[in-house]
Amino acid sequence: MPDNEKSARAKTTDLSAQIAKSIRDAILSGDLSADERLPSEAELAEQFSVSRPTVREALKRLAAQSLIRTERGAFGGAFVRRLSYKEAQAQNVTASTLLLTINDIRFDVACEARFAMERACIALAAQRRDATHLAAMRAEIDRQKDPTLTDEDFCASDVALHRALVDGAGNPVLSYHLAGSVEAMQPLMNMITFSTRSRSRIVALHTALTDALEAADAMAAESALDALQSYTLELGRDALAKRAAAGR
Amino acid sequence: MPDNEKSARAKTTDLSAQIAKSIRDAILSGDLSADERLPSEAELAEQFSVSRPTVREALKRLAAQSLIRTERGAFGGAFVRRLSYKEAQAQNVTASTLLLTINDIRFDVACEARFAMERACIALAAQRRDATHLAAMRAEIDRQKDPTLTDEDFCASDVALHRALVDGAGNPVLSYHLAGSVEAMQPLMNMITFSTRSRSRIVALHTALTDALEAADAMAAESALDALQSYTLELGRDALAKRAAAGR
DNA sequence: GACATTTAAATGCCAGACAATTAAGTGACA
DNA sequence: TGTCACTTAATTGTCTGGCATTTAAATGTC
Repeated sequence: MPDNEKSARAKTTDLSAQIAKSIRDAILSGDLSADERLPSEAELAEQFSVSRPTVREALKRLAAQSLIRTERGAFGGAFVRRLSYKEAQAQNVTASTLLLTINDIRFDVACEARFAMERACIALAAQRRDATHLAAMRAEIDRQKDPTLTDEDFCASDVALHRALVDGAGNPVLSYHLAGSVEAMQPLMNMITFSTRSRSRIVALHTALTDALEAADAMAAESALDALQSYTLELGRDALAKRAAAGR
Repeated sequence: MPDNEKSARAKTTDLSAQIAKSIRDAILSGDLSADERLPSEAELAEQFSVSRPTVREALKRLAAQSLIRTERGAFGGAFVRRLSYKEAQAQNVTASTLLLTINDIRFDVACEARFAMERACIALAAQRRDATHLAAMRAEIDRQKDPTLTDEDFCASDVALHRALVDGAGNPVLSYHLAGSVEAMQPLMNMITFSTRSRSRIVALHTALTDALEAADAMAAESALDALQSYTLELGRDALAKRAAAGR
């Protein structure tokens, strides 16, 4: 009697997966709202006619998706989690990174996607960026001038600059989506070794970009971004060629 | 002795979370590669000095993130999962939708983000779209002309058209990122009731957009998109006003 | 009234067992 | 020799029952 509408060929999914889905749907549909407490594990076990370990597996699944949080002690339990932008961005970043690394995406494809999306917010950033964003960008540029910086740190600073740019658009949804795109590039960028010459070239382009934003000159900012894209692609090609020459 | 480097105030995370993290890191770092089999639950339990239920909770966490899949039977077990674009997109969509609904984002903010990102791939789509994409877009336009379509179906068709546009850019990474942005708008769009007049207006704009892409005219496509954005915003404002007038 | 103590309700974790599933091995029979 | 049924072993899925730990509230004590 428990399996009513799965007559077709439901592949007999795990009970814990079914229960997780059931609760997830309740959250998504709004039947359970943020910070609301779920029944205790024992109660859920009874409701779904399964054992407590099975319920626990289901709850862990939901916890892994940041849909719930659990607290111990009396009056503890599982609570529907209010997903913050920050956490959502972090998750987006890991998911995007995973996709890019596990499917070994070509550098130029990822690069094209990233710059295309960044171009999407340049006009808005030119209008709306405030002193904080500009200062953050300039601070990163200063860091990038430090010749003792490792390539990895240089890369990280590059990412930070671009994230400041994205935030300058003043649209949190846009920031959320772009964070994944920008950060996920970092592992790929880390293939590149930055010479002194290429670093100063990048710093110059970053400066031009920041100046353009400060001047609210969207056109200039866009061409700086274009130049940055072609140069990044060039560096990527070189790195790839060097790798190939070195015998994989 | 088990808590060495968590001296600070590690909030004593769950064992299952720690184990999940440990395995996740191994996957992310490439120590475990796609389709590789993890040790059995019993072996993992021994390795980590925990019980099997605890290991299982950890594995369910990973399964919830699509990092592993499990098979039953002899020579079954947990396998590192090769994340496909399709699945990744689906996850991205649910995550984005959740973020937008749970934090009740303002319509105009989400709308701005979506159109900004879509504008990012218009130039590429104008260059690279092939007959398939154009046909898909025209098919959706035809559907949208059907007056018996419910508002929800009209909305779904709108989303389908835009996804075809995005795919026309021929960059899977871009498609991945934009899928979340475009689809997550659907619940918000469903607030809107489409009059006959607004439907025909939208169809006209969609047609102009598709024509421009077919003619590889990026400029024209961009202005069609701009017009679509302002009209969508207008409809959103109306819907919101009507709601407010109806007493919430 | 403030502080210490107890208590109850949860989650966290474990041990051991049995059921279900699946691929590989084994053997009988044509 | 080849094929089909059967057995076997490994592994995940699930259950039962229990103990440890944590936490807030209730209770008691000074």
